[in-house]
Amino acid sequence: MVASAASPVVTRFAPSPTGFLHIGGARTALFNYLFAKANGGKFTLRIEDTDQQRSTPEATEAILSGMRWLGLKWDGEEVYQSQRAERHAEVAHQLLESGRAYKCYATAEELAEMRERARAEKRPIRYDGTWRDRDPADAPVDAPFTVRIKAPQSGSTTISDAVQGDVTVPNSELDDFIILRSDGTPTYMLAVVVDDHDMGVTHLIRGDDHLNNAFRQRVIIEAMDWDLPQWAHVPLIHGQDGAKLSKRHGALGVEAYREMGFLPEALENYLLRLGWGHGDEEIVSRSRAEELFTLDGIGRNPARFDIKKLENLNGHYIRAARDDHLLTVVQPEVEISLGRDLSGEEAALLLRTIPELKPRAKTINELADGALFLFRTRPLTMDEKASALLEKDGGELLAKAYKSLQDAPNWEAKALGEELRALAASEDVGLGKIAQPLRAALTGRTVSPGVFEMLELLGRSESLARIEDRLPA
RNA sequence: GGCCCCUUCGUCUAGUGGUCUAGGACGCCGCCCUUUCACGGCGGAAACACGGGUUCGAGUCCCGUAGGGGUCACCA
Repeated sequence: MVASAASPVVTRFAPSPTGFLHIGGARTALFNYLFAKANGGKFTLRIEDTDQQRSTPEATEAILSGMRWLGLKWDGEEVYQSQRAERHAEVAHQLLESGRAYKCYATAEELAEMRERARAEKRPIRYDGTWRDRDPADAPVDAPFTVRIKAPQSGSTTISDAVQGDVTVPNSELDDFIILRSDGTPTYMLAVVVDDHDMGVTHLIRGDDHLNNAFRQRVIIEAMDWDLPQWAHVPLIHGQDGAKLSKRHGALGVEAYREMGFLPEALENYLLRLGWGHGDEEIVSRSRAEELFTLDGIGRNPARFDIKKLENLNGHYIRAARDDHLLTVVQPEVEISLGRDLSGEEAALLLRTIPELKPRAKTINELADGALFLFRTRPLTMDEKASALLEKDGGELLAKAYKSLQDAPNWEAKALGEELRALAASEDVGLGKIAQPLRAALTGRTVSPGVFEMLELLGRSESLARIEDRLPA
């Protein structure tokens, strides 16, 4: 029985804190968030920290801060799976009582042997069900046991998935898997089902590496006579080379993308379009996505991660961002490069320069880098191209430009532009012949915002001093 | 290997039997704008994996092949 359509939508994101919030997890979280919002439902968060060996508080914090950075606010308090072990065990015992599960006394060693044999004989590696129908009187006294669920032994099971469609698997593929370990702790399969049920989760959107788990989870759900959730298994994200996105392939934590200078809204838009589409719409804002998002917009094929497109989107969002907002993310970057804090005056200068920098940057880091010329101290170091340009033939014209700027009555971009254009005309050269050496002198580089604007931004004395530094002796 | 999923330009995708001589975006190339670089504008090259069916008609439905991916624990 699928939960009725009338019941309020509840989704969940359930990462295990064994590392950072990687790109695939972030997309899963986004989809769950969006689907909940699109349907006026709730988006919940559950930390699956039952693996004591691998789960760390640091990883949990990394995931939570990644979610916050992306602006994926979850409803209510996050649930920690490890704190619910008693409830999981309770369900296991309920299943034992109702006869839907049984005690298995096979030891880990025996099971390992069983697997070895199966492998050697090229049979499927599955539990043979030895203790399923064995007389409980045969049970060794006081021996540890695991609890196994009784899986159907014949026929087939179909789950209807909102993304994959109906998927059918022969029940011979399902064995009586363990739901409670011999130390009394629940396995993942049990914990997930119990938690999803108790949290009232109606729609389960997750990576399709969990597709096979759905069949096992269904066994438990039916044994408890609970409603089935609506499953939606989203294809995984692959690396540029088509291989599974692993740590070696750029499955970086979202904070790595922040460090690379990406804006969260750009990453979000990119992730959304990776595997989900709505016609030709490429630029999709959060609010637009909240009204548009549907499960059948999700594609069935895995997508490759393409950083070029992310960069393009990031450039778009940088251009669209408010200057004062940009300042808050750029200033720290500039300060790191400079190795010192910016004064209030300098920050104001940076803010005024941002409109010039924006169209030229694809990342915040590029933007910060482009702003550095503002705060360098004289004499500026010239990069290779800049010094080559000055040595070549820039010197003479630079001197003339210097002179004409010196006499400029009005230190303002437009007026200075006219001044320099007049000079170019009287010298019978293109404006570039004058602007390029000036650019080099002013910034130490051959690429920068407009020269006239920079003159105004830098101010008369600083501009003239920088030019003077480059005048032929 | 068993089981399951997938396959449209290099990449993300639109396309749900008939203007698909396959559309958009990123990237690439060219031109324009221009003081550089960007931004912006215009244009271009570029794809239905293959083979069989079904049908008057297949990118769209079915089967097979190939390729890719996932999964097979007292991990999650």
